[in-house]
Amino acid sequence: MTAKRARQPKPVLSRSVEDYLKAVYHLSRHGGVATTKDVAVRLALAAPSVSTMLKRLTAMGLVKRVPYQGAQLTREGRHAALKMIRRHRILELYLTRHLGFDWDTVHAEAERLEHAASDLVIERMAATLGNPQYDPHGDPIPTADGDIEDTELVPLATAPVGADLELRQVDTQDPARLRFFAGHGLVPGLQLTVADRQPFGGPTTVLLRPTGARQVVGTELAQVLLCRTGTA
Amino acid sequence: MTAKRARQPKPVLSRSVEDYLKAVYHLSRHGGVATTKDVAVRLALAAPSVSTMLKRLTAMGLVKRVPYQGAQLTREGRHAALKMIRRHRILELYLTRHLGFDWDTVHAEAERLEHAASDLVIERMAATLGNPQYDPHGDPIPTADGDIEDTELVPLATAPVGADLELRQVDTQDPARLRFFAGHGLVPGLQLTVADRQPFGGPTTVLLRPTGARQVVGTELAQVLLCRTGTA
DNA sequence: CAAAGAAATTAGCCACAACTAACATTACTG
DNA sequence: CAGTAATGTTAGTTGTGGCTAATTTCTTTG
Repeated sequence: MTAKRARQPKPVLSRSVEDYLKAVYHLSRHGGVATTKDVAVRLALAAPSVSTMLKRLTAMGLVKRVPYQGAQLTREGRHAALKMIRRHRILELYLTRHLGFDWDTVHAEAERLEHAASDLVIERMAATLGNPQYDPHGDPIPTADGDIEDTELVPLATAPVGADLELRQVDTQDPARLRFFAGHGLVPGLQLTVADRQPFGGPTTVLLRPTGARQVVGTELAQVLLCRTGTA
Repeated sequence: MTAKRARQPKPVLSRSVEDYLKAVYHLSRHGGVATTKDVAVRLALAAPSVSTMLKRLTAMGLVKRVPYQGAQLTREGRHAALKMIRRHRILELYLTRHLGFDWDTVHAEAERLEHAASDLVIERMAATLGNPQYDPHGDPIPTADGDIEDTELVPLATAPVGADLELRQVDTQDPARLRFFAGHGLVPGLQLTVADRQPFGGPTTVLLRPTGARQVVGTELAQVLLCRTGTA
């Protein structure tokens, strides 16, 4: 009776549970906890539904929760969440590369497919794509065993004037905003220099490095353009 | 108030409903009706579940039903069923052609994806495949507006000795049988001649036309090999 | 053609996952 | 620091879609 070795009967998580785990992951990613309210807003559900489900997830060992405070993922929960995020991002990239979708429409498609595609389909897609590291928005794709790159990125909105940056990640799923970015060449990989910023929450002006083109970006948008520093 | 024109609010069918419609379609395809029992067996459900659901589908106008007798699809129901079958078969073909799946494993994959993929994804796949007419098993793919080819095919098991045939369709989803067929070159498109048949339900011997290779096929298997006649 | 057997249905139950209404707790503010 | 606003939880309901057990209807056959 030495090693029953946690045989994880793999109860298979429901689509709902998968969505909750992803939401908690995203909301608590930067150290904090995910509150009931935030999860409810993110999933477009009523607060009591979330409260109940978080209790269930806690009982399942996927979430650690302090009542009235918030929730965080357990190791097991994070693993499941990262698996879903891997699926999502591989699907997004596959849909753009192989089925002609634009980066502003793939999110919704992937959101449904991620629950239905088998591991095998996902890994075949990943292989076809050459085991990519980033999705179309620059978000890092977790590995199959649940590791994810965690680079320090700075929002364009707070980068100092004069800084040379590489746009790494476009942190929105709103199709209108994504179309705007794509239309102005603001996609991951772009090299740019911060030329100016108006005070009092004013817009940031950047120089697109290859062409030298000038581009003014309002604060709200500059907030979701995440950049890597030191790329002179 | 002349034309409200049947505004079909498209209530979106649930995954379960979609599965039931497909089952009823397949079971009543050749003129008959789908019985509760048959649907239950096909979907691996208990009979009462099916009975209840068929009543609901009838109320939704998707199914015509005579209690204690059986069910058939309405026009609307058949349209929905054919749409699912189109999705299924396009997915099967896409998975084999572009993601390296074998014809014996695609069925299960497609079974889950068909409920999650959007129309757009399906049509993009269809376009990528060159708007194909047949899936990997030779089953005809319905068009986007719900037409399906209805060729008269004869099971190899009942084709007369001496007949020249084209194998058009392999009517099983069992992976073991499919692997056997593929291993012996028995795939759609194959030209063959019926060389011999043993009496009393005995096996059929065929000559594979291009090579002249001899192949003995037991009755059970010969039953699911559907052929077109007159291909000398 | 009556009785046994097979199939279908009804009745009643459960799990999941949503909801609203009511109550509890925490946080903010005068 | 009391009181209100915001947030969280509990209680109770709903709809979907399964299930088993009991009953009804149809079919088959001695």
